[in-house]
Amino acid sequence: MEHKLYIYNTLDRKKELFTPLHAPHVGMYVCGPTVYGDGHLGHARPAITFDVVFRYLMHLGYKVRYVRNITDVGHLEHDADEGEDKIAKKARLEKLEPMEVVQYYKLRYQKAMDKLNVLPPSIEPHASGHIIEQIDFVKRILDAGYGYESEGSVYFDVEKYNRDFHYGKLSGRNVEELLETTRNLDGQSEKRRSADFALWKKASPEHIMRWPSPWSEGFPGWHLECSAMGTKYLGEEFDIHGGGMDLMFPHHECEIAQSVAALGHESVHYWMHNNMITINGQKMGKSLGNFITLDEFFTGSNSLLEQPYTPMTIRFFILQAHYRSTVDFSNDALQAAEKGYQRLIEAYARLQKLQTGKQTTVEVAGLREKCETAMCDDFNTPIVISHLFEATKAINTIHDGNGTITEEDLNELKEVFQIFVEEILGLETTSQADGSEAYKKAIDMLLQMRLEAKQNKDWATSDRIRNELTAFGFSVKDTKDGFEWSL
RNA sequence: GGUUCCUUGGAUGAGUGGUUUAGUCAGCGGUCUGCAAAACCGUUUACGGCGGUUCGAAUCCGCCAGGAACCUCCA
Repeated sequence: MEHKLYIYNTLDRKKELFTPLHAPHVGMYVCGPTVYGDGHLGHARPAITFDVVFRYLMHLGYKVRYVRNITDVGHLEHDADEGEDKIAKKARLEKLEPMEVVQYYKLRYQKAMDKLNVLPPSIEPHASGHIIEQIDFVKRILDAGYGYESEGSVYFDVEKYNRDFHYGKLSGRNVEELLETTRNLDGQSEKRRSADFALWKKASPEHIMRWPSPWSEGFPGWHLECSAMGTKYLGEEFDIHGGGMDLMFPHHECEIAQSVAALGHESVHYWMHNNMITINGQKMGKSLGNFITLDEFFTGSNSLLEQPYTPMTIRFFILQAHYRSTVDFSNDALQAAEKGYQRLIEAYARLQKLQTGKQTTVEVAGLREKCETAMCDDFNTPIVISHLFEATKAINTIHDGNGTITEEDLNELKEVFQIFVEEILGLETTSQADGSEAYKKAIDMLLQMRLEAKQNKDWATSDRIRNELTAFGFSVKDTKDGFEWSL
């Protein structure tokens, strides 16, 4: 690879040179949603972040297998001991088969992702479709001596594991203290210590989702699915594992422990975590109930929203911040993103129609390299966008007739925009307003008539055409010797 | 209480041991234009507080203040 990619690895909190295990193949696993409710803005963050990672790795020439799971079982409502499975609870409340709930929300999630122009992953496995692999994983952990059975359930022995390895290495947690403080709390529990976590849970009589296993009829623990499915599709060792920062502990910490216990070594080389989206300075999430669903953004149907926002505005808004920074939601910020995105997209359209000249009088050299460098620096999309805006200025200058560009430079500029705006950032450049050719020609004809009226200084006719088109929702802009329009 | 991290101009949001600026939005002034819109040019010169290291720090270190995430499910 020509460009050296650096990725911030949560394991050592540093940017590291990315070296794939089996180039040109790259394996990437990202924690997907639990499908028991509609996706909200917070869910768009990892989806878009890792979509760009996926796209950029492919741009660099890697053959990427991208696995993003669907959690449809084993995610408990309260804690690992008691609570009710989230999917089962929703099913009970809505009087549905659990898999009906899963199907419904999964399709809605996928539809929202499609609108956000998030590419489908290579594999989107369901936890419920991998019970056998999960049972097998539990067996391996038991065989290695890091689990114990208790009343039909199986738990991971954190204390024992921590004697041989380091539980807490990812999140920096001090397990000795954690174990100390919790030692005498549980006399009643099936677990030896509260720090232990469930690998397999025996189903209570009313529990609907259950599978046979050597220990009991029951269901797998939440952390297990990612270990089992990651191993199945990406191998015992793979390159990248991503997810939200809120999953770092305990979820990812437990995944590491499970892999080391079962396989004898760690699986993941680069841990990547996207930061949270906040609202009024606090995390937007299910628990606080302060979330706005993606559909609400698209339709504007939420009292916190002053207007609807298009999927591309949301995508641009998220990409304008670095993935490891928090982003605070506000109408002002989204409106600013909307305008900025429009500006970029208009420049993209103008770029396609630019005339060439004998020399290049604007600064366009080095744009490709600058964008590559920014992406290679831990996927710095805000910097890429700022470079694209500099090029936007150049495009507008030429468009206004205050500069020229050679054919060679123009072709380069077009290619760089195509690659970075469309392929890598995944921003759509054609508006949905694009209709049939006949429709476009009709609008062009009207505006041609307006142009003639203008030339005859017939301002009344000219303004009437513009005003009526504006009333239908069109935007008409005069240029040096013609016009532009959009819906 | 523990762990991890953050604090930048009117808003948002990058970046960095030193010369020239992030970028976007908003504002102001100007150019262009029949008008409007768009565009372009100029402009407001910021890095929580206090110390330290250094020839030099907003950037490194320490302390303080404020905030966040995680420690229970959460992207």
